[in-house]
Order: sequence, then C-alpha cells, then structure tokens
Amino acid sequence: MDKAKLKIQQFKQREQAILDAALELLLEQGEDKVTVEQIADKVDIGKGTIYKHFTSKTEIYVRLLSDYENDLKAKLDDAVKLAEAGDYNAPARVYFSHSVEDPIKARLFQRLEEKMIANDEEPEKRANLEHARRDAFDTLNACYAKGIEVGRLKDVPPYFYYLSYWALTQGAVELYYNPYCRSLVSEEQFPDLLKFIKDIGTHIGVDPALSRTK
Amino acid sequence: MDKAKLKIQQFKQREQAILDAALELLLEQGEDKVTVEQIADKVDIGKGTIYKHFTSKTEIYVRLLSDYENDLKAKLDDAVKLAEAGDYNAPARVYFSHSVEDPIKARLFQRLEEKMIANDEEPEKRANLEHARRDAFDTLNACYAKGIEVGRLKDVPPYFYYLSYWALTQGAVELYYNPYCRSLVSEEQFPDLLKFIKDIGTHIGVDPALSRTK
Amino acid sequence: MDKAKLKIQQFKQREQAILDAALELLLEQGEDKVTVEQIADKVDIGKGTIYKHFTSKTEIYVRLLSDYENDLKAKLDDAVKLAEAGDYNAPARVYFSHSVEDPIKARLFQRLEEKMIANDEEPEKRANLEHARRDAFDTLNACYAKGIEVGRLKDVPPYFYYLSYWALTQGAVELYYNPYCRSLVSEEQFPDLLKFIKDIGTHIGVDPALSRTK
Amino acid sequence: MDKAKLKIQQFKQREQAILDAALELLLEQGEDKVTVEQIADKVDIGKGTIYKHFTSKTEIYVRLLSDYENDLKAKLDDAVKLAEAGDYNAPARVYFSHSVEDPIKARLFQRLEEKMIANDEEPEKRANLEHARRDAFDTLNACYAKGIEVGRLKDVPPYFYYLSYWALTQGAVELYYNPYCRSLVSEEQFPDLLKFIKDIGTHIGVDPALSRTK
DNA sequence: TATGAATGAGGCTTCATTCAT
DNA sequence: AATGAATGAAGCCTCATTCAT
Repeated sequence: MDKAKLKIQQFKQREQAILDAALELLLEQGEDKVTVEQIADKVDIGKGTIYKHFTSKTEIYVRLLSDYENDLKAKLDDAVKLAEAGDYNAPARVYFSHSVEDPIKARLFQRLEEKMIANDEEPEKRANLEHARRDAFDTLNACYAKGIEVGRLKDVPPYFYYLSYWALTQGAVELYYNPYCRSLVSEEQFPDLLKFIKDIGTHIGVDPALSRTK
Repeated sequence: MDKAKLKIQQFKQREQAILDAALELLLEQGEDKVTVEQIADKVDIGKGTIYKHFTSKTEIYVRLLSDYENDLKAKLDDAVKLAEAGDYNAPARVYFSHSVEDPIKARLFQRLEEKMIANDEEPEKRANLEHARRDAFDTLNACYAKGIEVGRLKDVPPYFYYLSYWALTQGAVELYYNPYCRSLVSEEQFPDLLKFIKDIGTHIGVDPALSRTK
Repeated sequence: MDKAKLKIQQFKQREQAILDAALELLLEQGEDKVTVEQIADKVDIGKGTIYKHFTSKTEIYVRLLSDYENDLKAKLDDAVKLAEAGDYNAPARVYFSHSVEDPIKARLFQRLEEKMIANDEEPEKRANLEHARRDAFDTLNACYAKGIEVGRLKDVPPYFYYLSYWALTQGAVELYYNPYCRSLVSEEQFPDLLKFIKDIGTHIGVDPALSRTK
Repeated sequence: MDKAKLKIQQFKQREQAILDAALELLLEQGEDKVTVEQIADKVDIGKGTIYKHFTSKTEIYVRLLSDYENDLKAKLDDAVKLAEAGDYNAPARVYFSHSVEDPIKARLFQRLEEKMIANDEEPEKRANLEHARRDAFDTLNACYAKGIEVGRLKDVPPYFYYLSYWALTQGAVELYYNPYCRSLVSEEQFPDLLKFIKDIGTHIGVDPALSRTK
C-alpha cells in the first residue's frame, strides 16, 4: 500500500522535475532552442519518459503557464482580502509585482503563449488558461468597479484599468530585456526604475480632483 | 562599360529587394516562421542568389537591424540641428516617433536583436548600434533634466521618464497583439482604450501639486 | 491447494480475456492501430502482465489465428460425421458459414496471416493450419464433383466453384467497407445490392442449357 | 535554354524514379514496412530530396494511386469505343482485367487507399482520385444503362452491376493472396480459375430468358 | 552570376518490450 | 505473479546551406 503511494509520489516528483528542467532551460536559452531531448537529459531520463507525463512538448509549456497563472490567482485572492480590508490598491499592486518581480519569466510565458496561439497548438488545453485568467480578470474588475463607484476612479469601463495595467506591466518587462534600455540603467538603479513605473501603475486613472475631495 | 554599371546597380537593387522582402515577411509572420525560400520566392529569385548577397540568413537580419538603427541615427542628426536652432524638444520627438509610430516594427527588431545577442551572432556589428544609442540617450536626458530643473517633473533620473514612456508604449503594442486581451475589447472601443493609455503616458511623473502651482 | 487451482483457472481466464480484447480491438480498429497498451487497458491489467502470457504481441495474433482455425476444424469434424450419415452437403455448408457469416473476421484473419507470412513469423505453428485446410478441401471437392457428375454444373475443376464463391463473398465484404463504394449506395439500398450479388453467387457455373433440361 | 529543359526532364525522371522505387518496395514488403529512408536509399538520393518532389510520404502513395486510376481510365475510354462498335461487354472486361491481371498491385492500392481514408490523410489530394473514379463510374454506368434499355440486362440500378463487378474483382484479388486458397490451386491452373471468374463477371445480370429472346 | 536540386542534421513523437518493485 | 514507468530505436518531416551547371 505504502509502496504504491511512494510510487505515485515519485511519479509526481518526476513530473515536477520535468517542468522545472523545462522552465530552467527555457529561461536559459529562450523559447526556441529547448528540445525535448535536452529536457530529458537534464532530468536524466529517456526521451520517451517525457511522453508518459505529457502528451506533447507543447503540453509541458501549457502546464508551465497554467502553474504560473494559478500562482497569480492565489496571490490575487490574498490581495482581494486586503482590498476588502481597505487597501484598495492591493490587487493592482500584486498583479504588477507578479509580472515585474520576475520579468524574465513573465516575458517567457507571454511569448510561449503567443507562439502557441499563432500555431494554434493544443487549443483545448489553453482553454484552462483562459479560465484562470478570466478569474483574475473578474477579481480585478470588481476592485476597479468599486473604485469607480466610490468616485475614486474615473468612470470608464473597469477593464480599461486592468488592460492599461497589463500594458504597463508588459512594457516594464520588455524594458528589462531591451538591450538599448538596459544599457542606460545600471543593475542597481533598475529597482528604482521599476518602483517608479509601479507607482504609475497604482495611480492609473486616479482622478486628482476627485481624490482630493476625500 | 555601361552594362557593368547597370549590373552593379541591379545587384544593389536586388540586395534591397531581399531586405524588403525579408522585413515584410517578418512583420507578417513573426520572427520564427520566415524561411530563406520564402524570401527568395517573394523576390522571385533563386535561393542560392540570396547567398551571393548575404553569407547567412542571420546576416540579413543583422543588416535589417543595422539599417533601422542607421535610419534613427540620421533622423537624430537632423534633429540635433533643429535643437541647435532652438527647438530643444526635436530629438525627443524624433526618438519617440521612430519607435512609437511603427511599434510593430520596433517590437520585431527588439526580438531580432535579442535573438542575436542570445546566439552571440555578429558581435562586432552590434557594437555600432551602441554608439548611436548613446547619442540619443544624452540628448533626451538633457530634455527631461530641464523639465526637472524647472520643477515641472519629479526629481528622478531623467531617463526614468522616457523609459517609462517606452514601456507603456511597448505594452500597448503587446496589448494590441495579445489575442486574449483583444477578446475583451471590441474594435470600436479600442481607440478609447488607447486614448486612456496615452493619457497615462502624458501624465507620467507630472507632479499634480507642483503643476497646479503654475 | 484449492487456491492454487483457482489461481491457475484465473490465469487461463485472463489469457482468454487478453485474446478476446485483442480480437475486439482488431475488429474495431484494423490490424495496424492496436497497441499492447490498448489491449492491457481493455482487460484492465498491466502491460507487463500480457508478457506473462505471451512472449510478444505477434504471439497473441498467432494464437488468435490458431483458435480460429481450430474452431473451423472442429466444426468440419462434426460435419464429416453428418456427411457420413447422409447429409453430403454438410461440410460445404459449414465451411461457408465459417467465413461468410462473419466476413469481417475472415478478412481480419486473412490479413493477419498474410502479415505473418510476410514476416516469416512462427512458421511451425502455421504448419498446423495447412493440414486442417487440406481436410476441408477434400470434403468440399467431393460435393462439387458430384454436382458436375449429375450434369448440374459445368465441368471445371470442382474447387473453381467454391473459390469463386469465396471471392464473391470477400468482394462483397470489401465493398461494404470501401468508403467510396459506400458513398454510391444508400443504406436502404444496400440489402438489395447484396441480394443481387448473392444471386450471382447462387448461379455460378449453373449451366442454363443443362439446368433447363431438368 | 536546352540546359534548363534537360534539368526539368531530369527532375521529372527522378520523380518517376521515386514513384517506381516506392511501388517496388511496397510490392516487395507490403504497405506497412516501407520507410521514406528506404525509398531514398533505393533511388540513391537523400531523404530530404524526396520532399522536393512530394509533400509527404502519403502524397507519394496518392500519386501512385492516381497514376493507376488514370491508367484504368485510359483503358476504359478505349473500351467505350469498342462498346460503341457493338462489343457491349468491353468496358466490363477491361475493368476486370485491370485489377485481375496484376492482383498484387490492385490489392496494394486498395489497402493503401483504405489506410489513407482511415487516417484521413491528405483528403484534398484524394479528391482527385474520386474524380477519376467517378469518371470510370459514369462510363460503366452508361454501358449498363444501355444494356438495360435494350433489355439485355435486368432492370436494377446500373451501379449494381458496377459494384458487383467491383466486388468480384476484389474477391479474385483476395483469392490470389489467400494462403489457403492458393494452396489449392497450382500456378498453372490459376489463369483458368481467373477466366472462370471473369466469365461470371461478364454475365452478371444477363437475363437468360431475355437474352434468349434475341 | 544565378540557380534550385540536393543534402542531412536535428526535431517531435510512438510503441513494443524490459525490469525493478 | 502483477505492475506500469522507463526506455530508445525508428519513423516522418523541416530547412539552412552547399554546389554543380
């Protein structure tokens, strides 16, 4: 009985090992260069074994994305509680941090997904992603709707906020990778820059006139 | 004799045709999908001919990038003259126009260069780019430094401003191309969203307290 | 002690279950598409267990074929007794029933055997088949020889008749499975077509002139 | 100019060489065992070269089938002329001969197509086949319709004849390959058997009562 | 110089069989 | 005995680059 459980656990661990190896290689080498064989070699298993855990290379990537999104969702759920406790900006802050604190990863995932969509790979499995994201979307929407309701935010469709935020976040990530931009900012100064940008994000749409009323 | 000249000219034109075709295909299909054969077909020449002009597919891309940067450099040189003639904002304007007016191209080149760096391809040629960039940097910095000096902008390193702006712009482009985000916004509403984002950009770092003083 | 017997019985039952599952899958999906894993899943046992019963996937198929032929041989042996008791047509009837009543199975086994021959797999076991066949041959031949003798059938080698019949039957089966042919005939009309074909079979070699004399 | 023509001719010859090699290997080894590498090796070219001529292995097979069908169509067209000259059975005879004179090939193609359909490979390219076959179908239909009109044939849908014929032909082909059947007939006697079957085919549906009226 | 057929390394995936538990 | 995870050979296909004409 115990043996069976142990085996299942080992299997799951190996699955995670594959995901970890894949992610590490992707971060090291970029989205194009990673091969199934490399992943297998890194985990020190045979190529075929990969296909006991995942139906395709793409599925590995989808799974990576999924985990990333679920992670975000968990963080957002926490932030929602803070928002309910009065810190209205918490969800926005969390959302931004999620992407910006590890921009390499954020960008990697953005591109992986873009490529998957372009090639129309595994559309059903991507559906899960949409779901997790829709959740996050709803959560943020609710926050911003409330902000508008209390008159703290300008009255535009709530997702304008969310999408602007998304844009700013993506942009910050691209910034991190743009060779030119990076040549301008030293490693030590970069956090300050991000803080500056984050500040922009958290004040998106905050109507100075209205907020002063408070 | 004249025939020889004509031939040389045709050769150069063909080279440009290859570059044009490559760029067009890259913009249409993304960085990964373009093959040498496609380029040759588009120019209506043989695949082998491409290798009379360029030593490798990569070299075509390097050249594309180079031309793009040289174009910027030329524009900036012009702008510098205007600046000397009193239009201090000209360089900043030019720089933004360059990347913002055709953000899709900007995004493409960013990715191409990133890939070149990742593969450490043609490092000597990339060195040229740095120089032109440093030029632009200095000029733009001067503009924002003045804004800070007059108290219109918060006192952070001047390049924080234009990097933030760059980030927001890039982000809007990513937004435009992200199928998920696009599914949230109808075609008619998109201009409103862009206007909203543009507004954010316009107010980056503008200190409300200070600006009201004016 | 009893436990041991029970186990042995279970083992045999499982073996039969494997054979049944394999046959069912073969009939469903064709000879190429069935994998060992599918068979194991269908029986609800592990893949490895299959290899406790059979040394290879091929051996399963050999065994299937063997059982099929042994079944025929048993039926023919019964029929021979009936023939000895006066029902001279019994062997022919039985033989036709065997392949004609389940032509899909007949087709499958024909292909399996063909493949075995092509790969020269298990030649010893195939030797058994020949013997059973020769038996049937002799018996059927006798039936038709009598038909010729009485002048009801044209004077050709007797086996011409039953081979022609076999061909027509097989052909009808192929017809049923050929998507193109099926696209020409509606489901309702198909029985009429089969009747038409059956009619052809019924009159094979029947000499109109001679039969009218009767 | 001549050089160009020569090259084109060589290219076509190589294409034919690939088709020939593929067919030969298919006949030698059966539909399952042939690999692209084998074909390439036989023609003594690289694997990749195959893909300059055909987009996929399946396309080679489709092409083989196509050529086979076109060959049949040509023969049928000739036969139609004979039919118009009074030999009403010529098309049927020709159709039968086509399959039966080289039953190995006939069966190979039947199976290749069956497999292609089962796997839904290259459906567009298969469409051509349907076309050629529809032609043959129409031709035969017309013949049989005339036979019915003149009262020589029973009044059933004309394609009953065509399909019965097809069934008989297929059956004869299967006969040729059935190990059991083949063990009954010596190589020398086989042509007689085929003639016997062919005779069945040419008299399908001929109403003895009606034909005697003539 | 221009060509484009030929190449072959390299990538993804399948599946019969093995073997440690 | 039963399991099923692991294996790796083998298959198909792509495409940057070469080279003979």
